Amino acid sequence: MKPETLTFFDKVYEVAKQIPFGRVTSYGAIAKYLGAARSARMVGYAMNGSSGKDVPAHRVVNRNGLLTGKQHFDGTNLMQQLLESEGVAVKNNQIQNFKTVFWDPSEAL
DNA sequence: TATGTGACTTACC
DNA sequence: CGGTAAGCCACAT
Repeated sequence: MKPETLTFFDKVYEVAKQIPFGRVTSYGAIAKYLGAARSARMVGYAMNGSSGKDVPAHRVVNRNGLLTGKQHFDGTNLMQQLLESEGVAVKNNQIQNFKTVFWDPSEAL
């Protein structure tokens, strides 16, 4: 693992790991914090490779608080259940009170 | 080596 | 106010 291999991709993991319990954030927020506001897709793609890591991918959703990535989890409702387990209300793939549980890395970090 | 794809977001008709 | 296009960049084929 050479330092040159560290990319935007890896930085996403570092930020995602710092998401507090019971909070969520958006792909764009992470991307923006990393200085690549237009690379939100990469954040999502990074989550795709978060399997086996300590990255709480279920705490990362799209800008609308919609669980767009739930289909990448094993079950169909696994992502939602994980969030509800942390006290985050989710209904129909949509996080309730999203604005309330939203965690902005730009403010926290 | 080249082409296609994607867990998004913003900007423009 | 809505749909479409473009941009981002790493990874898979």
